[in-house]
Amino acid sequence: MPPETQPEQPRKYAAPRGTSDLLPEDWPYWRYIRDTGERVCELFGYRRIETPLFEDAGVFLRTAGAGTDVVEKEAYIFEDRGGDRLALRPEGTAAVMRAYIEHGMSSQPQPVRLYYIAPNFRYDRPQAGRYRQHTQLGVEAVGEAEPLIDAEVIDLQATFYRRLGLRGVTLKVNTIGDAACRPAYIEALRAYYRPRLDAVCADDRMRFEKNPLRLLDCKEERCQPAIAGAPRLRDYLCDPCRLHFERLLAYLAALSIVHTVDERLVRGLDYYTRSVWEFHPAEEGAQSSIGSGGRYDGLVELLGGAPTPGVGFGSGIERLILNLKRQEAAVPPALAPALYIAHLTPEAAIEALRLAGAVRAAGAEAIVGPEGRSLKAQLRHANAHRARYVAILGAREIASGEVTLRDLEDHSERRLPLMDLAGAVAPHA
RNA sequence: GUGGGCGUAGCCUAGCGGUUAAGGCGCCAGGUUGUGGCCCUGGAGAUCGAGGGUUCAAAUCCCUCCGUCCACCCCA
Repeated sequence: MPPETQPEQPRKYAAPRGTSDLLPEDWPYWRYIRDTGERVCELFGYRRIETPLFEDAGVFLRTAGAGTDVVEKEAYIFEDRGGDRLALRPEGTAAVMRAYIEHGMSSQPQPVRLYYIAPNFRYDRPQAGRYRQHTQLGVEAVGEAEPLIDAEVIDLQATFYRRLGLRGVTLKVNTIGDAACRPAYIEALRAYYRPRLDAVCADDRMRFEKNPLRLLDCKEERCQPAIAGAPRLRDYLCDPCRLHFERLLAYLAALSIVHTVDERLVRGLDYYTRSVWEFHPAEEGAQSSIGSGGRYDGLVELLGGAPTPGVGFGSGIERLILNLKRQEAAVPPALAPALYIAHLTPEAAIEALRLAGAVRAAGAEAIVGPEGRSLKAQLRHANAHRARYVAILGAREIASGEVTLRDLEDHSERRLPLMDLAGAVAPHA
């Protein structure tokens, strides 16, 4: 006998914390950004790739490295029913490199130019511009080590923002060295901070252990003196890194890409090497970066592939929308239907469905009024839908095989044969 | 993970201890018999985020939780 179940009160569900529904009102922004992004990427010869929303957790755990919040504290990791340990994608690059290796892309002409628009998941505390699910446009150029490609990727990103019409976007660039020179610098930085740990903030003491490069980025007033006297990475760069950066800056200058060198700029993910950069919007908030990138020459190797250089960026779509709205940027508006078909009798309703099909086949949007509403209600409805035309089907029209076509813009009205309707409202090619 | 602000119908807001929670937008209907956008009238729609407590009495005070926003942190 089944246990007596209590009548459950229906619970109201909401989207999970830090996630949101993309509603029709916001779609024009999304479509604009996606279309623009896709076009710019294709103009630069980049090809679309999409990887699964989840991966073997190792793809991210092995690559991002210890001490990075994105993976260590923020990854959604779970076991599936088969016992596999999986992770919702917290960032795009490692997943794309996994695909690069898996599909033998190293045998394609190098560099392999790839882009994607895909959601990422991070268990953060949400605030404006920071969500547990956010979408990034990502670009990766894999298999080329020279700085010309770094400049190309930055150029692509700058072009993307320019085409979106974002004003006041600024670019900061830096180099963080590589495996040859960065360890010595980290050591020097730690040696410098070790006797000063009592004078700096608690966060810095944590950074000292986990992510020493971030010490340079601390905003605490009391930590500024320490930062000012700290050893500089540029004094520790190996010759290849120094040269790479100098050449990158020269290319950027040649392209007239306005930028500033910010020696405090570092990356949260450990696999970055040499070039790093960030784009910031005109109006800075707490979540200021709208897109950031860098070189990751060691990443493919970390995933078991042959040593392969790479460079790329990710840009947050939600933050771009935030800034487009702040700037009240014009985006292409949502399409309004060309035709609304009002019907007044059961026979007319059937004819309305047929007519709608014919109109759509001719390439114009058509929506059919709901059943049982007055003509006045349907006209109001059509107006609310911002339809251009209303076709009226009542007993009179059915009897004569005609339709009344009303133009909601100039208020004119005429009768025409049913079969002429599609041609009258469809865009003329 | 830390600190702070805020949570009243789909949306915006009033009410801030005392009878049936008010208004605007939106939605639906009507303003005669087949005609929109403005206007007028009516209607539906709220366990006042959830749970607990204080009080004769709570949307109004207190606590906890949840959500949201802001700052830190981190990052797109």
